[in-house]
Amino acid sequence: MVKRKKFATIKDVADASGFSINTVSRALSGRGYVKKETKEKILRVAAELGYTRDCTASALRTRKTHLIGVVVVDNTNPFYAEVIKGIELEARNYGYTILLVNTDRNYENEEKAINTLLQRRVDGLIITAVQTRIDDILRLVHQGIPNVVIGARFENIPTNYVCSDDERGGYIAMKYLLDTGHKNVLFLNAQKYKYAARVREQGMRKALNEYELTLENKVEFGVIYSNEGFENAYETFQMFLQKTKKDFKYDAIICYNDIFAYAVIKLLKEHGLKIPEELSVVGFDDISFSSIIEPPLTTVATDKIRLGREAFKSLIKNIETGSISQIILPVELIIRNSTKNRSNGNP
Amino acid sequence: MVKRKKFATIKDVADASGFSINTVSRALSGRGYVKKETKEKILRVAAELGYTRDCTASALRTRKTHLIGVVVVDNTNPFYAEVIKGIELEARNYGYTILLVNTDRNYENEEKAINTLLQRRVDGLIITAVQTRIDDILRLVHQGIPNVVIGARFENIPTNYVCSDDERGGYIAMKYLLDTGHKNVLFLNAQKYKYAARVREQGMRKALNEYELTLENKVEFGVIYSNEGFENAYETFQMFLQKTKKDFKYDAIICYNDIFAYAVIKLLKEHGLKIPEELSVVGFDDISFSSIIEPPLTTVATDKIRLGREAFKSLIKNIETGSISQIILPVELIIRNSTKNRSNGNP
DNA sequence: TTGAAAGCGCTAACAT
DNA sequence: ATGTTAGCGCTTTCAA
Repeated sequence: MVKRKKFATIKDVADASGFSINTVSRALSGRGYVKKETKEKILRVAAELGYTRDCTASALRTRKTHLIGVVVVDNTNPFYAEVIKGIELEARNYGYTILLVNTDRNYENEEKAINTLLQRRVDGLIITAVQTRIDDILRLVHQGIPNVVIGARFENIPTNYVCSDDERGGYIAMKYLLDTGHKNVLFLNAQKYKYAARVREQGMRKALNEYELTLENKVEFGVIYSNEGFENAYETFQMFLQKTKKDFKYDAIICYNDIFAYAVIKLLKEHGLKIPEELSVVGFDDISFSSIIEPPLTTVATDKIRLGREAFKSLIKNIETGSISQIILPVELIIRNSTKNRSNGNP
Repeated sequence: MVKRKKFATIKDVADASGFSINTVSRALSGRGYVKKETKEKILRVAAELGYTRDCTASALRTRKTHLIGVVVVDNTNPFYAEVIKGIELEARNYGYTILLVNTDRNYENEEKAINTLLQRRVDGLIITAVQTRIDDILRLVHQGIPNVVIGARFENIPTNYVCSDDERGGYIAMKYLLDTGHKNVLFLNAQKYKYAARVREQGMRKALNEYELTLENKVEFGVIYSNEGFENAYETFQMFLQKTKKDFKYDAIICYNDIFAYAVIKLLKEHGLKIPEELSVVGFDDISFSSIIEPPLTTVATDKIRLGREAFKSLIKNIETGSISQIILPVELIIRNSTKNRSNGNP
């Protein structure tokens, strides 16, 4: 086995170049005055020795690690994967590196994750919270540790968040279904402790209210709640189908996210129901598979990469200036083939 | 804005508890002798002060960061996402945290990533290499820096790797198609600089050779090469279809991975070709969407989470004992509905 | 069982 | 323009 060589230090560079440790430090970091030739020589010697600065040492001294913690429910979920990508991309631009920890949708893991990241003295944290409890995040805010929450809003707390305009998302999804003549809409929602779950439903009800005010038309709206993940959604919807059986009357199903929609589509196919002929399906998020699934999914899209980038920029701003930013990104309805117009002639 | 409080140090705990810095250190780290009551008191005081150990400081002293660098082509790719998950899971078990960097399939980025991670003094690196060049990895090996490569083998170099049994993967995919009566097989491969691309093709040729030795049956085998990603595969295959047009005679297409297979399926559908009635499609990897796509995809599966876990364990072993491990994980053919038996009566 | 002191590699304040 | 020195928070001899 090749023995791991010790890294050269600035002291080694100092000795080899004949300058003092301090001069070397200034030459390498670019801070402070160094004569041009001196700097050149030092850089040359450093390169010869294969010098690589030791971040652990400078972090100790400067109290800045240029590390940020990213706490995520599950990096495998395409939504979070893209968010992570956005964060990582922007972080790299700014000379930061990300520490990634999964919580597997478990609040205790989230707490532990935050603690280890704090021990590692990350300069800040970006968190997609489990949301069953939020004490850990409140603690961060309380302690003045820079952090940004993605995908949830805490209205009364002065903290950074970045999320999509979920209310509008719910609104435009429902409005579209109403405009295209749907009369019985089911919302397969996530559990209500999730911010987005509550707010998307609100948006849908808002669209319903407006609609029913305008026309004298009756529209049925049902909501059921499922835990996250394909399997859970599949099971929940399956049980719902079994229970309602012949009473099942919906002509449209909105799903909390695209994964839920895939589960719904799969089940509807298994029951021989044709999409969109008999039933429309709408998702949320527009993850990449939604355009290639059968049928291509109509869905409320957000720019997930941007969500990540904005989160990082918001964090950096908070770290550097202490300012708080609360960002809501726009959503957009992508109409594909899982929905169809059922209005008979009317616009 | 809440001002960020300075973290309490062991010195603070020492002052507050009346013991020396050293005793506190031993009490908190659990190394060395401390009287039971002393320890209890110290732990209590530490808790009161909200003490959290500073990893940057202990890393500097002990030369161990308990950080490992994970360099990945694209964390958004479902295959790598699962691998990352496996790494992170195992790392967390062992008290390590992962630094994640994407290379976006760019060798220069890979080099940069490795450099920043070395500056951060990670204890080791896990790399899914771009593979257009491998100088950076050779350098790591040369310098004796613990590292594990995922998904590629360097036969002549004493270094750790973990990969799937790609040759066997190619072999069983092809064998299955031959056994089920396919006579014209096309392999939509990735570029040949990729280890898996070369070896999977080898496995297929091996199956072909065996087959043609046994029976006197002629089988056509064509290979085309595409860059990675859905769009690239789509384009490559589209151009191939245009070029061959009416000469297109294949009754089976094996794809380098499931993403390629999705592109192929999409195109075949657009051309009105029925899968599996007219044409079988086989993928590689078995990413999670492959079971819910239409038709559900026959594919060569590996345990991606395990790939990640093994990679981490291999790394840790290398860090702790210096031993080299080269691991090849088994593959398995998952038969779904994108393929069908075309043999007329024969077994 | 506990404490004193040195030092990991770097930066920053001050001196020259 | 360069050097001296102290110290970030921790661990690790070594001594008491």
